[in-house]
Amino acid sequence: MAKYHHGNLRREVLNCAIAMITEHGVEGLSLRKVAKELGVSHAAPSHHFKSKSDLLAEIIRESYEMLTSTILAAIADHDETTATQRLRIMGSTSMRWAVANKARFSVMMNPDVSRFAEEAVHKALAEFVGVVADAIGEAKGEGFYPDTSNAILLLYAIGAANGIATVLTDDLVKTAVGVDIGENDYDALASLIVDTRDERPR
Amino acid sequence: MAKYHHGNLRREVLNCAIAMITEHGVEGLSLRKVAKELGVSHAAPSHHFKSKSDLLAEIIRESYEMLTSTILAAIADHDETTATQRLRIMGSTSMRWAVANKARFSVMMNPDVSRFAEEAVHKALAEFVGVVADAIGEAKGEGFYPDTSNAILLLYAIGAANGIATVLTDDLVKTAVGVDIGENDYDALASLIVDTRDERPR
DNA sequence: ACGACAATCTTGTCAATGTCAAGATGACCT
DNA sequence: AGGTCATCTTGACATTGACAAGATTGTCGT
Repeated sequence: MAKYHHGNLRREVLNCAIAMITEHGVEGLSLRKVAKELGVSHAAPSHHFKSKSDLLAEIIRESYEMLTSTILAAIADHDETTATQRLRIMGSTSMRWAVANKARFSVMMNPDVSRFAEEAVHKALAEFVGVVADAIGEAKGEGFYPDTSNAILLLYAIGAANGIATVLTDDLVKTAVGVDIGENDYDALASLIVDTRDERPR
Repeated sequence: MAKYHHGNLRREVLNCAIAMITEHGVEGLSLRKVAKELGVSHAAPSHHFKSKSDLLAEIIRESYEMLTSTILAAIADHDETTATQRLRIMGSTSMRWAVANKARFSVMMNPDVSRFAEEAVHKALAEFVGVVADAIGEAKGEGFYPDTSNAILLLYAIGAANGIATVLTDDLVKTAVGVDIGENDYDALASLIVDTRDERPR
């Protein structure tokens, strides 16, 4: 009595895969187990994602879209800020998002997946990078690190925020560093990243 | 005519695995292919590493040792520096090392591997973290970010350096950010991380 | 209403892989 | 010489991703 035409198998595969990654990591993701979990045949997912890499790439694409809209929404909630303050909000929001979406973030940070990324992923990622780059450009006009090129600042900002989030989402490193984060600490960390002389009076 | 008693199969497995990861990523690592490459039977590596995770964990352990001794050596070469300057050197050296050892670094940053890490890995990692923590403690005495706890600073410093290195070693993100790094830029990036008011006169 | 068509799902199959068990081989020591 | 142990081989098994071919269902034109 196999149930044909599941309805929205594609979405359920994505959700189930993320749940499985949350519990067992990317390595623990098995398309066949996903299919079993959803009560479909082992080959059903392959009609929505042409390969495992393809499924993971879609998770990445979707996640970058989520992240981008999340930081944009956060900025919209604080409309009175300067560009430098917007950068800070973007940083803290990104880190919070990563911790709240460990599975998605771990896939995004997995170089093995990006290796097979396709056009759609590049586009979503470029959009995210673009938003940060714009904020840096505006902050530059406010005297933000005037001696450093925008390209280096972009690398620094994205790298630092992602790296801190990585430490917070990697149990091994997190335990070694031995820090437990409270809600306020995200803002403190973001401040450390975008720290400039003008805004940290001795 | 199979050649028994290979001699130093353990080390050759490690080297071959790293070479394979360099070319095809962690996902592209196959114990059987390593064995074939080395001209031994498919089960030979299992007598030196009880599982694939075990092999990867050993690569991580070894790599943290390499990284720790590399930054200690770099500091020893600049004996005239202050603690804050030592932090800067540690940061730029770490990032350079990561770029020069992409395969090892990608394994270290892979959460799926750390999930199964054992005591020896924890120890090597703790040693690395300890070196950074010590430097931060000393810098603190020089007025380094006096308003921020050592724990947060440690998280920030390690996270930022690792994150920037991650961007530089991930082709997808690196391309999206669109930056090409020169030798001097590592120092500039390290300066951005340990940037304090006192050392960046307007 | 009806039949083609496309989308979706199933069943069957294959090669690759990690892991384990049992036996073979060779170095070293006494 | 003989035994002992680490090392390696052979053989086997379950899991997995991927593919091919067929079955089922919804849709759309007529």
